[in-house]
Amino acid sequence: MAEEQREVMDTPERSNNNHIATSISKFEDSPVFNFLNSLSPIKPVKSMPISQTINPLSFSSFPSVFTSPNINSLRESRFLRRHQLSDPSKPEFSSDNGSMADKGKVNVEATKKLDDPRTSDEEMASEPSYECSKIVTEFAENFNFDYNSPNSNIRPKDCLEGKHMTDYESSSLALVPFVEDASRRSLYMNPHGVSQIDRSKEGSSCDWESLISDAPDMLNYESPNVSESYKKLVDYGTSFNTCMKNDMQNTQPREGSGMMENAVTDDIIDDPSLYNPKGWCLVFDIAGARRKHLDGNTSSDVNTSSNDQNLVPSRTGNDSSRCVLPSIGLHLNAIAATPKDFKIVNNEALAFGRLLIGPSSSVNSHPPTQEMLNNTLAVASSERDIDSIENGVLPVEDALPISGFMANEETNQISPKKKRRRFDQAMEGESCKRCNCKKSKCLKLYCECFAAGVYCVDSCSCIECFNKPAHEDTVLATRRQIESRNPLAFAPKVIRGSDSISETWVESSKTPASARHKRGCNCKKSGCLKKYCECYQGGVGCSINCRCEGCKNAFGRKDGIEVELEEDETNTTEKSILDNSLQSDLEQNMDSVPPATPSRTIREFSSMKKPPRSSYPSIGSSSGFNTSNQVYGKPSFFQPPPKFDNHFENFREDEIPEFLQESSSPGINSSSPNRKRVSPPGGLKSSRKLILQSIPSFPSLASNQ
DNA sequence: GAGTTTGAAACT
DNA sequence: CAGTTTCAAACTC
Repeated sequence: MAEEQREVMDTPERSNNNHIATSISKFEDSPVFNFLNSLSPIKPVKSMPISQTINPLSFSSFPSVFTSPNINSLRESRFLRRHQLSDPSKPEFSSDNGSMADKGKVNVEATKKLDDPRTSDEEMASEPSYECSKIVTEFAENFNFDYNSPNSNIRPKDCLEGKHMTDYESSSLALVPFVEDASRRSLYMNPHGVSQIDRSKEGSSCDWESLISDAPDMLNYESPNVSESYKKLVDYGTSFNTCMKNDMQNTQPREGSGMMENAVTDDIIDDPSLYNPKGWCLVFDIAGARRKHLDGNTSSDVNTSSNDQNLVPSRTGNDSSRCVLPSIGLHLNAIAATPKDFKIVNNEALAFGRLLIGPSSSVNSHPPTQEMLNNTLAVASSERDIDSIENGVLPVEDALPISGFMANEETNQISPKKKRRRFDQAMEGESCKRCNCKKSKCLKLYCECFAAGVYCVDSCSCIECFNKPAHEDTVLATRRQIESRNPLAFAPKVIRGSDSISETWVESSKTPASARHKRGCNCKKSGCLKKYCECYQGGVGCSINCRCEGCKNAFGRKDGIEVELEEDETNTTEKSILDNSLQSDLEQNMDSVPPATPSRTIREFSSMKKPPRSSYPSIGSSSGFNTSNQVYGKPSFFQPPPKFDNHFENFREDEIPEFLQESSSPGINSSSPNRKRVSPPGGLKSSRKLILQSIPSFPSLASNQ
């Protein structure tokens, strides 16, 4: 490792100064020196080329979580560069077709492209070639960093200060957010460039199942697009991780990043299982890899989270037991729905990997990948199951909020009957859903699959479905169009805040008040007691954001006076707490704090000019009772360790301001007339937490490219 | 499985 | 921004 780093770091300048170096050879030999060397100033630049594909929007989406000056500076520089470069990568959206903002044309043109295969190919070909190796490396780095692959000799820990890494390693949960974030963003980035690897594999059909099982075989690509996604994912993830790392370390951001890339990357690369090139499934694969690592070498990583160690092994090899996780679908929304469960987050992250749908969201569950999905699901589910088991709850029940997503995933299972059966069992029918679109072509939010950011699968009953990998361009274009209209269109509808604080305050009721429907429902006749109600469907209580009439939501009525009061108090308390202590936590404990998905979201939204009608502020609020856990029999399933919760909250808060500022729309705070808790622009602080929670994890809007 | 109900999404 | 239409899921039978 040290040698490799040296080589990498061995810049011309360094070579010229060899004679000088000799005098300090002893220093070089020291780990510290190696570390310093690894902090190559060049590294930061390196990411730039890769970022070409990154959408300008991605900038905004960059996690605002990291508020440290260093990070910010780094972020800015990098993003700016990326931004500039991003255009070339997206000819069809920007140059060729004009701005995506051009709503009317988007679909049409995309459709045209689809019609003409050559068009897409050409575009693909025109795509700037990327340095796959770098990407892979960086990507690997990300994963390695996140998962601490046992196989890797070089680990972030090696480079980073022991303390920081230790903190991360102490809990895989903490790491998850990074992965998720990275993967998600990258995925969202539209991928039009085809990686070399992808091309080589392009058109090849894969036995996903086998691929998954055999990490080395993962290099097969199902589609060219995948590679792009992968690249972006890598790129974005890399930058993101880098920033995070830097931030965490609070040291020379750029340099640190470079170091990390080199160090971690190599190791990961060595482990094929860690970097499955298959774009969307990459995440899953990674997860699988991770699981494998855990399984195979659980003990190797002392720092591995207890959960992983305990749970993973238990689940390994037990496919039948790996039921489906509702969130496995990995829908973006799902993520938001279950922010508390870090494990779930992992799964979600995995999902992102799959999500191809767009740059923004992405779950890519296109037909060919069904096998993969099954496998991936199994992987993801394993973790999730673990969690569930851990909590003594059956995984199946979690599905509700994300049932829609799961439906897709599960749907994908068709090919492998066995697995499907397994999933069905796990799902218990609740989360098994497929779209049945007749007129929307699955390109509107009417389509659950599309809305979830996943491709339709064969099991869907849709007609004239365009929500398939083959129509990626169309899907992406449509997505962008929709997002341009409503940046939060693909955001998770139900946001489950993982605020330990809230829980604490509401602990008596056992109802984490953090879960809320993003926009609130508008039910008139269902009394919010049927799945027509999105709040109810999401397993969350109605809140002040809801315009429902005669609300009887079992999870919490919006008009519940008690609830409201509780919420207010909780919010206030939380606010004060956060304000007082969280800030410090962020700064001081960044190392142990995983990047929260929310940050991602926030950044993504940052690009938004027009806030959706939904009001973020209230979302996070504790107003609604999230009895979903109770209902589903998972009391604490969604609730992450308090420590992490706090951290997340912190991030969110930090992010919120940025997000709000950028969005600069008071409307974001609350669109509904009833909003008691409207947080005015100035009131960001108070609403921060809420916003963050609401923002949690949804497909990157901006990242859509 | 067909038909109805419902409310979100989309449209005007 | 409000009202209307469209749409597909949820629901009922």
